[in-house]
Amino acid sequence: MRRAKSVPTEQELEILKIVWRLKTATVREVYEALLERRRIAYTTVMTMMNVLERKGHLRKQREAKAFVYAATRPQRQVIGKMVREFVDRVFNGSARPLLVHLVEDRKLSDDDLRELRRALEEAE
Amino acid sequence: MRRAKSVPTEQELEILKIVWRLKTATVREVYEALLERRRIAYTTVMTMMNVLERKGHLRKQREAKAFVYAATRPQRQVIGKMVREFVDRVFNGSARPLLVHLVEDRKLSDDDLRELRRALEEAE
DNA sequence: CGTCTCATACTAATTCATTAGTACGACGAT
DNA sequence: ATCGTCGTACTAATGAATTAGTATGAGACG
Repeated sequence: MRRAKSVPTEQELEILKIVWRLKTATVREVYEALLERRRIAYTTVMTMMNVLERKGHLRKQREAKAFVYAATRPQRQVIGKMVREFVDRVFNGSARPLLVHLVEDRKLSDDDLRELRRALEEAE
Repeated sequence: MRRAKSVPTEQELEILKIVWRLKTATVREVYEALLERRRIAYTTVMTMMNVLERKGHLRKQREAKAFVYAATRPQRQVIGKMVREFVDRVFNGSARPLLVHLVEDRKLSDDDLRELRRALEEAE
């Protein structure tokens, strides 16, 4: 079989990011936000948000006319789990080779490097 | 629609890792390696390897009785692309928050931190 | 030669991800 | 009171990922 992903899929994450940013949001609000990036149907967004609710990522509450959705888990917890899953899947659980990739592939700006050094000193 | 993933899927990656490790491999060899981890049918492995060939990740060459497969792209190139895709999708292209996650969530051993400092000094 | 083994090609079934359409109820404006 | 708007629920279509079964052919070997 194929078990449903424990981490949000690409489209699910896109919606989650919007809800995290807005704190709470209706389907319409998410729909409007998504429209700025690409063409999508209102009902598609609603379907996705219902899926997210079924998966436990969102909860909804009737308010006035429409349901208002909110994230059930904080952003850093969900993203953290995604990072862990990625490290497990791609690097067999070892974060070091991921770091090597990040540092060597010039994906880090000077700012990033400074921030990293700061975090490193703090970690000691 | 749903375009085929540009980066290998979970099961595809598992097979790719085995081929990278063995340099070249037949379906049977990959099958045997996978069996050590989980139950899977020989034909399933063959299907996956044919998919990987169609997607350009593997190429096969008749040799004696069976086809011998080899990876078309080096491991670090493929993994690098996966890292980039992940950073784009989850962190909007910015590697820094990923680093913060890695450093703060204690996913890094002391060894990792030493290695990281070394790489940082080198990057200057 | 007939049978067994192993390999490939083709086909199929299932499930999930993604996108959207249809039916219908509530409500405000005309 | 009817019509248009907005919202939900339900249904559906498509395609990709995953898993495996069936048909079939080539070689090995008694």
